[in-house]
Amino acid sequence: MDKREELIRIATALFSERGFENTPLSVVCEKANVSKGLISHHFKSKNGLLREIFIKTTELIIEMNQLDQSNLTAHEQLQTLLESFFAQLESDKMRFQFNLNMMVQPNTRAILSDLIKERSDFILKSVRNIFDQIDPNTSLVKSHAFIAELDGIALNYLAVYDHFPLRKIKTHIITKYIAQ
Amino acid sequence: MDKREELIRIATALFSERGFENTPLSVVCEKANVSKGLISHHFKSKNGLLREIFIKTTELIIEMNQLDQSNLTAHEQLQTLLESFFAQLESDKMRFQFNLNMMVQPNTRAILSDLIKERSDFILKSVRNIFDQIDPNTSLVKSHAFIAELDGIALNYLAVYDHFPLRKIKTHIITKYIAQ
Amino acid sequence: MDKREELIRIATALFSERGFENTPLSVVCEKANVSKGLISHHFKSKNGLLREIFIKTTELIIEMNQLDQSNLTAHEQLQTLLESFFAQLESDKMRFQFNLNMMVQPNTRAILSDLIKERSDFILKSVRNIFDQIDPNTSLVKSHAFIAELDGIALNYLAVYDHFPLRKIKTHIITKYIAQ
Amino acid sequence: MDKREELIRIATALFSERGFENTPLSVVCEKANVSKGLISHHFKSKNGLLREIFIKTTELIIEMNQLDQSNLTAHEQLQTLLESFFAQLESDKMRFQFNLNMMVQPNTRAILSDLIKERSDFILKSVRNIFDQIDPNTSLVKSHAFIAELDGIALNYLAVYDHFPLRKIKTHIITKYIAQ
DNA sequence: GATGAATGAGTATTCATTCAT
DNA sequence: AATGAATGAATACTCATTCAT
Repeated sequence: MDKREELIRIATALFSERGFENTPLSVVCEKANVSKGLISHHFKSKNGLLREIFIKTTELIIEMNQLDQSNLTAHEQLQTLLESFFAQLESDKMRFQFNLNMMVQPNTRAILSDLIKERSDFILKSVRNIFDQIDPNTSLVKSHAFIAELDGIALNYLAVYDHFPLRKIKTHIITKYIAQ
Repeated sequence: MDKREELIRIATALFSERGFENTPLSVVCEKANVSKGLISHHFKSKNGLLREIFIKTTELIIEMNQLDQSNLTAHEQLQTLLESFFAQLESDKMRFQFNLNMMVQPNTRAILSDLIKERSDFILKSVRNIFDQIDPNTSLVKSHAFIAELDGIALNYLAVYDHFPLRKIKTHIITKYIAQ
Repeated sequence: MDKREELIRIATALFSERGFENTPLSVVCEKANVSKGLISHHFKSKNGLLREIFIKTTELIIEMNQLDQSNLTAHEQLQTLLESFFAQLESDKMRFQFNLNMMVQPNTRAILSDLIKERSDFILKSVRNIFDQIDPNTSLVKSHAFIAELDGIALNYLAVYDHFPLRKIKTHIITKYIAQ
Repeated sequence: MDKREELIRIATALFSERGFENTPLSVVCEKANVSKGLISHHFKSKNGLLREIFIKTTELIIEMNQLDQSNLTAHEQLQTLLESFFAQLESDKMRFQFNLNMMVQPNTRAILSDLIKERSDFILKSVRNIFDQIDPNTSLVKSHAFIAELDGIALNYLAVYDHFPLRKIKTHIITKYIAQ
């Protein structure tokens, strides 16, 4: 059993549920059944642990986007992307919650600022690759609007409305972008 | 000089910039030039101060939405709403930052849960009033999509991209909804 | 009962006996019957407490040197100074121990560097005032030699030899300087 | 490359510069490019390492004092001793700093108490051997005064005055003892 | 001889809150 | 209404030491 991986796994869950600042390392250690010193040993500090988690999540995101889709049309790629987004949003709420927390909270945003920039640049580039195939002149704005729309959906689903109609929104959005 | 109002003003700014948990009351007091005891006296606790601020902000939002627009068409109302949203987003970043923080952070969301529900229900109702005039059958989903889109824009503008093309997005969005 | 003064009194004793780094604030607070938070409140930090103590000690030293001795000859002034030094060395070992600790230990020396400079400059100036009356050409070296000699005696008495013959040394030194 | 010797060398330097308590073994290991376990293996504990260093230094001191000087007069021996002291004080500040630290700091003094006694007794005996040749009746006091004077000079040179006039003090002291 | 993961006690510091004045 | 001394629980972090390999 790798305690380092275990710590990352448990800390991710706790930081998502409770927020970074509201999660003492003592709780992380308790849940992971390790001593406090081990976090120092592996991650240097609480901030170090946070950065490690964020990096791992970015790697996951990049990995998922590296499927070869060169045989699909732009609209098919958009559809694939949307299906994947909504599927994950439902199945891995925790990670979306984590990402929202970290980017919105001033403190964590500062700790992660370079990593956030890296990741969001990658995402923009990926989405823009698709919109470029439709119309290079409008791709920047459309990419930003697209990303913002999905982020807003995640935000409202996870943090605002108890009865957010996610499935209907999914249909609505997909229809909109396919028919485009 | 009303120290109570002064405290609310300063605390709002600080909670926005630094986050709630990362803003000790000592800093609030220092900036407001008052003693620690005074916060207890006026707001009972730090949570009490936070709720007070959130309530004030909700009142502001409600006030702004109570302009009589019965003489406008639905699409004109949408346009007015969007213009107002983008104008405020640029001129009062702080308050948007504050709202995002409070809703995303698990801890503050818990403290404010009833107030968040109240406010977001009000917003949904207001927007839905407009979309009902276009098509009652789709108004719920469209309202949610509309709100999510704006929230996502605020999120990306304030917390993700340094060079978010806000003005172009504004044009893009308004065009989209007006032409609808 | 002034808890602030009490804290300074007790911390001085403990830092002398155990050294600064080897004296946890928990022990200071326990002995003083106050909470840990009170040290933060009054002195900001452990370093702040240390500086406060050092400053108070410097004030004591300066006070003692401000007796008017203009009616005494230089050699009489030296004798007075030596008598006073040996008397205090015996009666207030603690404070000498404290001063030695703080100046020799790299860590505390760094924390107090400005204050140490201030104090040692004052002492040099005071001693040199006397030696100037004997011979201005040699006063700098003689003052330094004089101060070093006394510091060395304190060091050997307090930190090296269990059976240091302090009284005989006193007679020896006084004879030497008077006969000069 | 003998890692044991390397560790002693590096630890001596670090304990001198930073003080014993303020030098974590982690720093020693890092500088020496060895693992933490190795210190335990070689020296059992941090205190063990300290004692080892102190013992080595004492051996150095004893060695230097065992030159045969039976053909010199007492005053010549004193002069030799003083020349050697001042030369070393300038060339090996670090070791003097180390010795001062260890003897003044209550914690290290306790750890080394037997070794300190041994060494200082040896030094007293050595110096007294010389003063005995001048006058056995006063040799004890004069030896103590002599040692204290040199310690005081080291203390003031290393830990008090930035611009301590070491060379002039040297001339002053040597003149004093030779002319005696 | 040598490594490095793991421990756990220890420590300074932070901070919301209370309360006498 | 307003102050500020005082509390005490909470928290991140340090660090010597142990031990399996």
